[in-house]
Amino acid sequence: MEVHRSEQEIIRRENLNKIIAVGIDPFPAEMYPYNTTAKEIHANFDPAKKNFQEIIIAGRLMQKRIMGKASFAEILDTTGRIQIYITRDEICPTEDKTLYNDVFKKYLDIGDFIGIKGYAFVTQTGTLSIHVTELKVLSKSLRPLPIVKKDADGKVHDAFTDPEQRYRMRYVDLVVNPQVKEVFIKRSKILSSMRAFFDAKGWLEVETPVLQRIHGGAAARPFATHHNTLDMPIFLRIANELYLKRLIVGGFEGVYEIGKMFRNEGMDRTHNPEFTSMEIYVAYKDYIWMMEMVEQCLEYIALEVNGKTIVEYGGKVIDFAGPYPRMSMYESIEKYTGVNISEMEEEEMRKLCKKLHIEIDPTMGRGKLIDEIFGAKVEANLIQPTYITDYPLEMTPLAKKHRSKEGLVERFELFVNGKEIANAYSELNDPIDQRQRFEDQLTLAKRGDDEAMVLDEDFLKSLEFGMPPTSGLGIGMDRLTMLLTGQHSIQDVLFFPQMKAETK
RNA sequence: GAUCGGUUAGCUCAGCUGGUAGAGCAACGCCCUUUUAAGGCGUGGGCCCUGGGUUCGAGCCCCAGACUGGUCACCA
Repeated sequence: MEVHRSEQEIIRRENLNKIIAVGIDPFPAEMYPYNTTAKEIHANFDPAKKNFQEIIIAGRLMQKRIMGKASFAEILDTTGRIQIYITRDEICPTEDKTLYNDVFKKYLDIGDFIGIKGYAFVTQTGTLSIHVTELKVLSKSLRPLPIVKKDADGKVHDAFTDPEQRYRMRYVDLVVNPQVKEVFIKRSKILSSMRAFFDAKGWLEVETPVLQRIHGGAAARPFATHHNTLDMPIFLRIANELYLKRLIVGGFEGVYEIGKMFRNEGMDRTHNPEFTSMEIYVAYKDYIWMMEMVEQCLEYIALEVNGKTIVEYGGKVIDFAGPYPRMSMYESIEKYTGVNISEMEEEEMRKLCKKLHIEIDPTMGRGKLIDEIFGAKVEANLIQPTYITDYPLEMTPLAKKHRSKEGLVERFELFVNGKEIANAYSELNDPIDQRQRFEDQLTLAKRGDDEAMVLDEDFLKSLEFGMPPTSGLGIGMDRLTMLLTGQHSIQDVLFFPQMKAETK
């Protein structure tokens, strides 16, 4: 197959060969013993103290400004950029000036990895720089990087902004757009601080099957695959809830899992086919206890990640400091529509939906209708973290019946910026009730509800052995990350969002 | 899934009522040499997303498709 290469790629390959021709390995195998970073030098260099006098650093060459026997350049390491100052006679102390005249000046390109030894100093114009005494080629770059530059008028050249290119070539995006790296560093911190919060409570991080015979625990279309040796259909999990509950049956006090779920559904700004969920189950607790736990946890994470509980998101200021207001689903609907639907029958509710211009179809039961009203009239108003509690029973087959309110379950969802962030129950641990709920789901499925849940016989068996009262919680980690990092697309908090194959 | 937009040089984008391509940055060459996007002069670089069609002639108009972004619908 003929490979088309651009002029710039061809030149870089020629430069590669020229480096080899002068006896330098452009891809050396041995480690490079750097002893500091650009960030450390910027933070701690003090000319009076004469520190940073024996520096070794490594990174990509990002700019070259050549002026005869002396040149300035910039290198980008894992922490940031720093200017370097190179003189010919210092890196080439003998008669042989090849390393400077040819290798540095001609054969090294933007994006190449180099290692340098030297000492820190401040130039006449006041720029902190490294005076180079030794230069080593660490790795050649064969493709041109788009180098973002800002000119004297503040005009930006070469910005690498096309979302498609950024997602498809995230490696380039990360090199060229430093703020992207910050988002992912924060994402990592969100995960680690959440783990720290749970671990401090003594709860156990566990792993449960990703490959499942029965895709239980949620209502969603799964990815289907096949196990060759077992000659058996297998699904990628859409949830791990039923497995985590089995572990509570087994006697753990608290278990949580942070992992990928897979749903074979549409993709948009807030949905990727694989996404990261956190689910936690704690024995002998209920959903009221869980609300306090979630407030503390999110406040803790916000502080760890951003140093404050306030986050600016799309011009709104959101405060994760608890406690969060609590409103029952009926109360919230009454607040935003003026109608009390708590005693309303299904038919009356259909009329209400028509009046409110909410589209419905005949397969929807009373619970689904309530959910539709809520989605259309309430959700978007819940900007600050708000708990909505006590959902209709038929929407929630895995939650315990409400202790005092007929027809409802002990469930809450946490809404932030008009979106659901967390979902929690007092878990249903009555195996007889649970079987009935699964059967009701089957009835709904026959009525045409394609989101109805699948019955898991082994899970029911585990409940029959006895599960303590338990509270469970799920959090969509990608969406939480979006909020805490100010990103508006899930693709901006995933390194490699799902993309169609390029056809070119 | 519906709808509107985008796709032209390595990157970001122009391209008029249709006359087979331009800029800035990047690259390459020369000049100058302690610069701050260093400067000056010059050069090269294009399957104009793909396939059809209309036309003497298509980057531009028409049809079909691909990828992609926004909005709406559904879901976490």
